[in-house]
Amino acid sequence: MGRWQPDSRGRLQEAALALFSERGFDQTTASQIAARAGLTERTFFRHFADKREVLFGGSEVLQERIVAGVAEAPLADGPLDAVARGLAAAADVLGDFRRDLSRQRHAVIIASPELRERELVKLADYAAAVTEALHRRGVGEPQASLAAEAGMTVLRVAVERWASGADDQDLPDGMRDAMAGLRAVAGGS
Amino acid sequence: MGRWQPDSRGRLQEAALALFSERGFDQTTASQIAARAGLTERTFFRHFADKREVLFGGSEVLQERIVAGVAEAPLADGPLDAVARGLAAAADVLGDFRRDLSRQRHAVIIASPELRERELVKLADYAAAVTEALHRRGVGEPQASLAAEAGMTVLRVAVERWASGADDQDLPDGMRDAMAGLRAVAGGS
DNA sequence: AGGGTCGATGTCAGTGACTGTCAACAGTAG
DNA sequence: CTACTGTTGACAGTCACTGACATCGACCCT
Repeated sequence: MGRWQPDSRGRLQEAALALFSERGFDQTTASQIAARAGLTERTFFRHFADKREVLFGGSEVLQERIVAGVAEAPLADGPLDAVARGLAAAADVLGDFRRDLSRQRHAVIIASPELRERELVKLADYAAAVTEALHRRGVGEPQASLAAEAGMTVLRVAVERWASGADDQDLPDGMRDAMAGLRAVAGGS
Repeated sequence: MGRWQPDSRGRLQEAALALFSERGFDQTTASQIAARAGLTERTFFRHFADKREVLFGGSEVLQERIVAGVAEAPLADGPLDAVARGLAAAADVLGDFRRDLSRQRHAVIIASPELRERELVKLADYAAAVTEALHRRGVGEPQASLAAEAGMTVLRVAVERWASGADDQDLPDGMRDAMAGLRAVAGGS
């Protein structure tokens, strides 16, 4: 066994989620999170660029999966169809995660403007990555940006409903429904 | 004349834009902005909730105009048509603003991740307000959210192109084009 | 075994964003 | 003249975040 307890990063994430749930985001200091994980504040900031990032650990993985889903879509698919494949991949990843933790995390984010702000950044990052993936499929502008952004809207709406438990549909189904809703509202006019 | 120079808020906004352009956002301290405006740091934070907000002065007005545009749309209009009316109103407001200042402000925002983050929040706020306006028109969920978010995507894409000078179309025309692009990409499949 | 490098952490000092509190003082109403 | 109000300054304090350096087990090479 090493000199320190293993998985500092994971311990920090756990500690942060617990403390944010108990006292709220701004009533929790980085130092408190670190202490609860048996570490120091300085180490916290070595693992996470800022206090908010500790809640967005898996986002790179999710982004890669979405992009991969888009890239693997049949070339016959239109832009929005390809995006739908990426969303299906995202639904798979998120659905694997423990739903109670997702819900807790979602509740914490909803409760804090700063965390909601950061979540918007993540979605925008996904959108940018998807836009690029569409470009590689030969989709031009502004179609690529619009399809990607619309897709992230679908993702957001579906995850929102799923995590807040508004309906008990599972995530892939909710995602499909939301996508159909977009097509209906945008196409019908 | 009062005890102090008039329009502290406006002076702070001017000073901030100038300093951000010269040195960049994070190389500029709130104290420096205040000093350039002939005020103190404490007064800066009385006028703006945080350092970023100084660049987003007119956003409430813009939001009101967008919402008004949506609300005033004929009842026969579909959700996305109503949103398009809101966007037209937004284009009018933004088009009135001095284009050089818009461009300068846009460049500053693009250059700073923190400011881009805040801009996303503003767009999300607009989207939420538009969603509510659509609800008042009897549009249900998730159509309202999707139409509103898609509309804000259109706004973003169009303003991006306009402010960065990618084409020399004026803003209302660019907005219409982007909206047409969305309809094409979403409806066609 | 001995020595050297490496990686993750601790320690400490510092900057800057932001807040709470109180004082100062022109303008305004009575 | 007095009391009240609104805007600002002054000052102290907390906390997010950073840079520099020390520590020390793990691992590698000989």
